[in-house]
Amino acid sequence: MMASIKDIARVVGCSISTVSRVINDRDGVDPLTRKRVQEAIDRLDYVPNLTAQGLRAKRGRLIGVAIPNSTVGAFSVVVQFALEAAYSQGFNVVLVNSHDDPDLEETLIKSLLSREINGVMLTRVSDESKIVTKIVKRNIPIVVIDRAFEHENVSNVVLDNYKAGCMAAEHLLALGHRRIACITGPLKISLSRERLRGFQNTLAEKGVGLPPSHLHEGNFLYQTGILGVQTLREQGASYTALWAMNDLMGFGAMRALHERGVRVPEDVSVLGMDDLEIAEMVSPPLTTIHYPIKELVERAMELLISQINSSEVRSETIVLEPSMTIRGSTSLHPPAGSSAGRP
Amino acid sequence: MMASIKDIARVVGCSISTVSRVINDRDGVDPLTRKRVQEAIDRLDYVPNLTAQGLRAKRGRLIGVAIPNSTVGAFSVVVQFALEAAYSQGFNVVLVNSHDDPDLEETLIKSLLSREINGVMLTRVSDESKIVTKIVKRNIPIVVIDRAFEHENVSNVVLDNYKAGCMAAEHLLALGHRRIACITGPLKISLSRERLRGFQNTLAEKGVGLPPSHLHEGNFLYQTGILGVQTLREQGASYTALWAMNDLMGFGAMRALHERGVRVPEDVSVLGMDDLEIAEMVSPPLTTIHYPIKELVERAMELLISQINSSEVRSETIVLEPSMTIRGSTSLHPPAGSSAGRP
DNA sequence: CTGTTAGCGCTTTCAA
DNA sequence: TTGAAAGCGCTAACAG
Repeated sequence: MMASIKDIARVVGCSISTVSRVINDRDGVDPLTRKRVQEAIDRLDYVPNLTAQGLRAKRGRLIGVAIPNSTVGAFSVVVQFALEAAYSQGFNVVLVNSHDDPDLEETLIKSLLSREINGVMLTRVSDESKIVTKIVKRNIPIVVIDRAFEHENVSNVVLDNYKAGCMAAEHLLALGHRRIACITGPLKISLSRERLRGFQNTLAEKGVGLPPSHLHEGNFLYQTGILGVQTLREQGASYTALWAMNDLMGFGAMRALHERGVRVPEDVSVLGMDDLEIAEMVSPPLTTIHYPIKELVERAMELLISQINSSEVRSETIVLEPSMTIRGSTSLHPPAGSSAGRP
Repeated sequence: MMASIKDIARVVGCSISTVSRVINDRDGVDPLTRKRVQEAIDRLDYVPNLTAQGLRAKRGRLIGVAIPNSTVGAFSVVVQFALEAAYSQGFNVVLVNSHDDPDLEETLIKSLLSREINGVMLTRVSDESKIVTKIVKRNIPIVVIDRAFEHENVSNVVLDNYKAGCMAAEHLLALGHRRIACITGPLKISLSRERLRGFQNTLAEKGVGLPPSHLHEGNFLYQTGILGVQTLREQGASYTALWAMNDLMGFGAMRALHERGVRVPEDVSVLGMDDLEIAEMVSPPLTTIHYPIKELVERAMELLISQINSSEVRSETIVLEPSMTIRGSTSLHPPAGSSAGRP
């Protein structure tokens, strides 16, 4: 069986309060006593029971993290960074996976609440999420990442998606492209609309249009990248550059183009977004807009833990900037040895 | 504040024991009383505090999961499957990330032990891991996946790696290849040695050799795939087919070959292993040996939870079979319109 | 500087 | 069928 605070007290011949003081590094303990307690702790291999601490002192040092889907795409790394950031501050992470299903999300987060959770990091909550209110009512700090969530007691760490759209357009324009297409994310999600707005506005500034025939609404999955290229073709689009609003769709687009005999980037430049680890492993390596997920998660955890430590829930919003990662899937147009690519 | 069992008791006008009985679905409660308690529970939005339950009854319904690295490669999906399997049985998951560092692993798993963890799923523990003993001593069931761990109180769910090696060889031989190279995983890991053994033996049966010049020891990362192709070349290897012991190295190899102007699969067939989601997203899509991670994790969780429920720790070993997933990166040799590829 | 005491929210005998 | 009481391991006043 596992040694408890009592065992230490008994062995040392002191009270459990003294042991507790040593464990929690509080002063007001005779150095000698402290030393003897320490020794006993080491000898008996004692580890304080966080469950009991949590129950008593409301600080179980546990953070709940909810992610939509950890398999593929940008969010697979959230877990890793969250674990690290939390652990470095002495917190463990309980993870739930909501599959973008609001009902499941609710059930799962409830299961978190039944523990002495000190804080919650939410990814992509559905806008109408009722559960947030319940968490707030318990006075537990919440940080939402990736999607802004307006609430007086909820903090946000998000990307400047409008700017991402602008950067995508700037990159393509700078390379000389004028006939440009785009595979978007679901347009019911504000982040897709923001990206599109930035993209369109920047193109428009240079007098470049983005007609409906050059747009395809995808769902951020690989398959819609493939489908997108097909659809664009059926819509009669003619373009020398394509922006897919995430890397997965970018991969799909590259694949579809490849199969049609269209060369990337010689005939069509493909630009992605996210900068997944595998973006540099495909051929050609994907030029993409870097989504600073690591920083996003780290900032979110910082925010969360600072609120936990000061035991005051705030509403703070941090906006992070995207950046360009230029690789091999985009190039100048017309190309050096010009040969009018026309998918 | 959050409603407790006391609040329910007060509202209903009964004792907390009665409420407890209702919560835990025990009989010996008057139907009427039960109904009134239920109503109060619903009305006050009461959720039993698992922390307290765990403290008192030693069943916090929490499972600790340790993975080496959740970012990239086959193990990024472990998390997802583990969450699902655990949740379906009413358990939450606390996750730690050991980065293949035995010391960190130990610290992290200790942090798990300080909670009322009911079971532990370990991935790739270092063979000399001291921590396992400590967990066992606390009578907590352990399941190790991916790497066998011999211990009378530890269960294992592993892949038949020898067979994977055989299958790789069979596939390549069946396609007509005779000059074959291999980029292995670290050979200090038994799983790499097993795969290699199966591969070599099967080749040998057909009189095909695998000389040192046709071998490169990688570390399962993308970069060693690239490096592997370079090294093989420096070693003067001439081959028409290459097995990389995981997909990541396979991607690297394809990339390096591509940059050398060697066509895959026309000149060289490349075979991977793992069957990552992205294996079908690269060009050409990677033929690979499917590593049934989902099943692996599900079986592991089953084993774990059944041991938890029966509160007896056992040592059981489950061996899973690999299978082939044939895509576009391997083809017949000599090819239809033969043209002697020689990287 | 140290010990005593009263719980945190819950389950579990043991009586009634 | 129900309740009282003890206690899981720990912290936090409050005394000494």
